[in-house]
Amino acid sequence: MPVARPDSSGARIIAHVDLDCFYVQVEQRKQPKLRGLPTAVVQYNEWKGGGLIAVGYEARDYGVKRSMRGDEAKEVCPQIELVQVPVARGKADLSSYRNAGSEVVSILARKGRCERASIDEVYLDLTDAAEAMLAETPPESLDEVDEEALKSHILGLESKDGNDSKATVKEWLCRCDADHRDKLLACGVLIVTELRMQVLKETEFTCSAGIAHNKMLAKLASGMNKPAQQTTVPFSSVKGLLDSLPIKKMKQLGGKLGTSLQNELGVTTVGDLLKFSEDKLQESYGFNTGTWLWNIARGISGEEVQARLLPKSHGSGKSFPGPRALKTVASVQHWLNQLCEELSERLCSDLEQNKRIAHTLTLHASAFKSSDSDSRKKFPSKSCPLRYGTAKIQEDTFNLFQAGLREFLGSFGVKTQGSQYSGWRITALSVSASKIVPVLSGTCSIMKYFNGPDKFGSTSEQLPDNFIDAAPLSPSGSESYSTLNSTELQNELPGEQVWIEHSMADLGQLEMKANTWNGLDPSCSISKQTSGQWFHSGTESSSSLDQNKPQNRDDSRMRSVPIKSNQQEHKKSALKDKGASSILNFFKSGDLSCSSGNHDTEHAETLLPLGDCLSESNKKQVNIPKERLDNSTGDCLSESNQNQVNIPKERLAEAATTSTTTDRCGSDQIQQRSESWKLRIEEIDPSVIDELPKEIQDEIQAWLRPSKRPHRVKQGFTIADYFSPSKNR
DNA sequence: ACGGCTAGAACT
DNA sequence: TAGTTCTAG
Repeated sequence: MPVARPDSSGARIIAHVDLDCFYVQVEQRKQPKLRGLPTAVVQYNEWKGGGLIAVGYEARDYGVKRSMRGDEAKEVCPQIELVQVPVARGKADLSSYRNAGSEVVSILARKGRCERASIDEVYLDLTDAAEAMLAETPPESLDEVDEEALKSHILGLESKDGNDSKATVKEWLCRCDADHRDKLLACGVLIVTELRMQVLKETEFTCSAGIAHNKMLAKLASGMNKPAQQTTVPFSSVKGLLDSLPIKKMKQLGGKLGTSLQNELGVTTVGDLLKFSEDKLQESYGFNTGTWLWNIARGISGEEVQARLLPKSHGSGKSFPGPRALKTVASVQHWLNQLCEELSERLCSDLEQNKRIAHTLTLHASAFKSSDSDSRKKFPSKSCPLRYGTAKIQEDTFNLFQAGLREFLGSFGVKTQGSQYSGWRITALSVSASKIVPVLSGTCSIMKYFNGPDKFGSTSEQLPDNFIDAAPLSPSGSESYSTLNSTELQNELPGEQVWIEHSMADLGQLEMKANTWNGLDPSCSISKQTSGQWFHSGTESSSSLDQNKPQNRDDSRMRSVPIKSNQQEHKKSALKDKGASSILNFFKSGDLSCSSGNHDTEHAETLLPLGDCLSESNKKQVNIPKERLDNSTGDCLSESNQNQVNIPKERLAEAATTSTTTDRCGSDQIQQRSESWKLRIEEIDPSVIDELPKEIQDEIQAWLRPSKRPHRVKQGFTIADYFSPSKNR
């Protein structure tokens, strides 16, 4: 039975857990012979031995630092073992680290609310567990305390320097005259000890941890004693800690803001901030930041541990420094395709494993123009609704790039939206997917309205005119892509040759081979089938988001958001949202009959959002070599691919004729398209949503407002808030 | 003209 | 919303 939290106290117990030189540990687990040896993980070995991205502690003893090149590391430590980051599609592939991180998260999440802060860091809210322990088996009642727990560091306790700190620690942990906060903290220390031991046992990874009354302090503490140690910050030590803490050590103050505090206000330690009134800080840095600064100076941070085990976005990027900058559209397209492949694969996994769908696709690039050298303009980021399917993501991304390039060149007054000869250079590309929302438990019902072929459907072969035209490779392609016909490069069968022809200069042949498959995209058609499979089974078993309760919590929060007043607005945004487009279709068809509780499989089959790939492979009768399937499926294809979902032929035909998707990335719609949209908009009666069953309404809202969440309001202002979660949630 | 890659959040 | 900027590891 959950222990009620005494109102008087309200103290929270928060832990920050940080894997020690994580990538190195992952590699050492892979290759146990590396254990104990000075080791570093390096990427891109060609240039000066590659860049270090993680350095083991043995190597640190030799003075090896992150952000040395491999060669430098060898100089300082000749015997260092340099392990290369896995490479896939010509770029670093961090998936093994991500997966290893997930292993750890799943263990840490057992004892309380868990927030995955990064690939190797986690926050835990252990308040309830600590309260429970204090009520049932308080430390003071223990005869023996685990050895490991006795190695903990208690900030402010190290008075008897060095001398059998274990005895001191035990005494502190078991003090019966401690105040409630310290007793809770002691429980937290024991719990975290257990968790860390469990992590070690199950994953072979060591980690360090900080235990305190809020996130900020826990984070500070976790870094104080590494590796494989833990530190706690009793209330009584907070002031001493902050008073002398260099301002730049504080999270969020390591950058420009911290520098500004030093330079403008003469602040060198966090304690120095106490000299300034809240008004003054607000005046200098704005209302929110000012208050935040005022609070952290006092160790106040009401920030809650968010229940989130999964990342909020996925991205894949690569830089092309200096001489390797990309100069041709073709080479850009090649790399974008690689990045999109990786992204798509990860999206597939996420969909399968976590039942989540991303809604927004964003392209970032860095560029310069050689002509007016260094008058460096920003290459604009572009985003659009995300459609599943590797080929679609590739197309959309490429179109985003072209829109960005045109804008970029325009900013220089370049008229000829030229391809390779306007002197631009691309120095970095990245593609990311965001607004990832769970497919809700009841979503099987809404999925019925996704006539797959409509929404995701319409392969690019069928409806190429839907796209901003590329016209990229033709040197004469001046004057915008808006109207010209569409040669979708990678979908033209000989497209590859075209591509090769233009990119020989830039790329090695090996790299090009990879592109051959793009048009066919076998991996995704497979994963689609599995995904479809999931939806299918979801229909029957009406959901168990096993993965994690946290997600469910979020869901319920999201679903409970009152939406009435904004409904009109939602409709509009719906029109821009790919998810919504199929909903519209549903409305259009007026097929309300199966709105709820209709669990027949036939319906389920028709709605795979991934129908496109199915249809694609269906239609083209692609024969995929077995090996290809095997290696491409890996993580996407899990339990059951034998029960493939077969879309009836009629559906496919329907798909081909249904007007397509979404308002794409802004610009240059083909006339016809926008007309067809207008039509649809007018056809929709906004009140229709109101007539749907409640559950469906909720689901629709979740689709329409994927990112909406009650957001960070203000933090605590009073000392009372020191320990308590912010009142605003 | 180098650190590369990834992620989250605030703000406009 | 879309896009930018900052931050961190």
